[in-house]
Amino acid sequence: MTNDKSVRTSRGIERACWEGAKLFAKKGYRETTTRELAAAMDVTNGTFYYYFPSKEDLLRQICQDALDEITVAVTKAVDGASGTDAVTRMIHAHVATIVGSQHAHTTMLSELRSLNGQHREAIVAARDRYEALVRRVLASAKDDGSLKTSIELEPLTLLLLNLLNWTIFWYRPHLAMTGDELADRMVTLFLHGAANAA
Amino acid sequence: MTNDKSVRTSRGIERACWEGAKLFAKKGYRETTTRELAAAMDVTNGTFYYYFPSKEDLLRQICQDALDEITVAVTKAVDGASGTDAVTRMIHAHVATIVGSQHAHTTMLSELRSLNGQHREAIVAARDRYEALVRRVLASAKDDGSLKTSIELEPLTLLLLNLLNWTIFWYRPHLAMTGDELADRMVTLFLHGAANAA
DNA sequence: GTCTATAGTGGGATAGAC
DNA sequence: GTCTATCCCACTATAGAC
Repeated sequence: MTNDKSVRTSRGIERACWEGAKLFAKKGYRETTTRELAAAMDVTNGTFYYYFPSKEDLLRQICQDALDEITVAVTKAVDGASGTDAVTRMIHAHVATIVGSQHAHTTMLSELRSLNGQHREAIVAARDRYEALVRRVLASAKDDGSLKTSIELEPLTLLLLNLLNWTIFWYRPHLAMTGDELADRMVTLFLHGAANAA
Repeated sequence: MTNDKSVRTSRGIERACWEGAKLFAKKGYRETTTRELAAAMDVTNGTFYYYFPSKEDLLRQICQDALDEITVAVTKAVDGASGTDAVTRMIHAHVATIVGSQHAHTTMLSELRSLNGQHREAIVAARDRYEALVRRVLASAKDDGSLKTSIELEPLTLLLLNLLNWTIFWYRPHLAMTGDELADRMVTLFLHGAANAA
């Protein structure tokens, strides 16, 4: 099973997605040529089209994989937890995922607009489903009195996503702060704020 | 003075920057053609090059104007204030600026990578100076005991910028939340957190 | 200062050999 | 399954008339 055609093909596509995400995250979708994508896979331009019907299809696949990954990770992390514990686990899982597959998540979050038509609608729908999951965790924590009521659910959800997502633009693994250490700071800030209790 | 050449030219350039930012923010720099830029100014392609040496130069100017604007606004807002009061004023001024000139700030924050060489270095340096201003305000508030010490200055600065900047990707004026109302929620969250004091 | 026309180039996608 | 060669279009930028 490990060396039949489908497995080799699947590995080739995985590699293409990884290298493609790296290039798209660094230079942008539109600035990356199919010749560069092919070179990153050690093949030539023409061969790229043996694996993908179009450049846009590679982008679609990267976005889809990234959303599947974070949805699974966060769903698993909050399973069985509630209140601020669930929020804490969600933040850690979200950060671990986006810094662990940073290129793919950067691509998904910032190159999505280069998708057209059905491709775009499908990815936007998947992203909306993920955000609905985040909202449900926060709603549940508000309902059981863990979170204050003075910030409404909708802006609270958006502000948490602000706090989490902009990270992709500056986080670098060599920053001497691990994803977990960063997530700890986010949890402190999101739950308790930065002001000294006075 | 109101109808000599330089003033008319300057107005033309201002309009070009505004329309260009709108298009760049919506579709991306690379996806926007000089014909579209020209059409938005009600001229044809060739005329665009009477006003700008290149498409990239328009992008440079938009980014520069956006950074100048927010630097001036925040500097003015925090003048004479200190502690959490300065932080509060800074958040309000930053949000008011990015939602007030949203297209330009979206362009500056997300299309900067399309600039090359010197252009890019100059904008990155200006952005770094702005972030240093944010950092100084937070450092000062930490020094006088207004902010807790358990989140170090550097991650605290980055997390505040996360909270502020991702807003450009979802804020729309018709959301029935003004920039000021949004900034109020950010101040509450940043200073006191979302957890119920228990 | 604005136009039309076009030069020049880069890059997505395909054809067909091997 | 990978290559080379190339088609073809879109787009930046320029030339030159008005």
